[in-house]
Amino acid sequence: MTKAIVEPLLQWYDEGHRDLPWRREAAPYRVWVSEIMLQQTRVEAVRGYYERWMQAFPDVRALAAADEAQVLKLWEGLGYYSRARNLHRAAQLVCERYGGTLPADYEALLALPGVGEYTAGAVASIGFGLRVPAVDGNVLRVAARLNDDFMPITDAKQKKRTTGHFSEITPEDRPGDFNQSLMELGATVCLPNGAPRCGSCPVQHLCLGYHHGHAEILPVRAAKRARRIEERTVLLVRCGEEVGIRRRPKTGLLAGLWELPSLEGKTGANELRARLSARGWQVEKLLSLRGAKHVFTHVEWHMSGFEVTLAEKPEGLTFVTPQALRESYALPSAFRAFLSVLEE
DNA sequence: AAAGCGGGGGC
DNA sequence: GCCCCAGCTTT
Repeated sequence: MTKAIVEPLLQWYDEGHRDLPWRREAAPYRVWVSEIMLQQTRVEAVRGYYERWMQAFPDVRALAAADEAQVLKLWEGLGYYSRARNLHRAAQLVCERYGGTLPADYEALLALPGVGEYTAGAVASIGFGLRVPAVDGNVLRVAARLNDDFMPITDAKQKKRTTGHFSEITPEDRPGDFNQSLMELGATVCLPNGAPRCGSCPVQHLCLGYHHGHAEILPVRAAKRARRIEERTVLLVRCGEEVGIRRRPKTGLLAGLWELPSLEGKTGANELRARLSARGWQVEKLLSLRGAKHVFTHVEWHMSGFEVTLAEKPEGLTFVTPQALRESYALPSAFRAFLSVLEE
């Protein structure tokens, strides 16, 4: 990695970059929140969530004092929900350990839950002006092309190497802007999927991958794992004006969020009626709903659905009005398709 | 080192 | 359909 890329990238960044809410004012808390939200998540998906979050929790203390239910509700639909729990827990730790102010120290930031090497580097450099690299997926891709490097960027070892290279050339005076210029380049010019815009690149003249005609085929990634398929029968349980929901287990997929109750496997109307009766549920009405598919990273849910109207509320379900469900309970996107019935 | 962990937008 | 995103944690 050559230090010659620093000045062209900084100049290119100064000439114009995306106007992002968290760039308006680089307070460490704002940088931190944005970086957690941006983990494995596109900028456009984050914008709205970020604005709502800052309205609700303008500083570390406000976040630390919040209920977890409110935190998860504000995160609803953004995915990777452990990020929200860790952010909440970390805010409380920051209040206990540092009096409510984030520490201006890479190692101390790294020790917070949910903060890994990338996020610690981003907050340290952008929020505090410390001279540390911040190597994310964009930067790994940019580096692979600059160096004409065919080592898989998905390897932990490769990320270590790249981080080491950048730690040597990160400028003392503008580390945050330099790190952001690399990510900006990856997000707007050095694009993935064989679609780099080398003609618009400020460091094309320094790019070995471009020079060798490899920009389109780099970077190399490890093969993805296969996804398993789970069949489920989802129930929209209604009793009077209310809907029956339940809390998911504290660990695993969608941990601690609310869900519509469901049964393993695809179940026909007759079998479902029998199984619900065996539970002691008094089914007044059973309507088949349009099925839905939801794709997670490592599993697909293939869901069939039934609207089940009951005469009385059974044990084990929490009954809430549709309005309360919308306003106060964090329900993952996977179940959204089955709620359209409630809008009548 | 590998697997678990969401959701969506672009092609 | 497939790709992959301003990754982290646990096993």
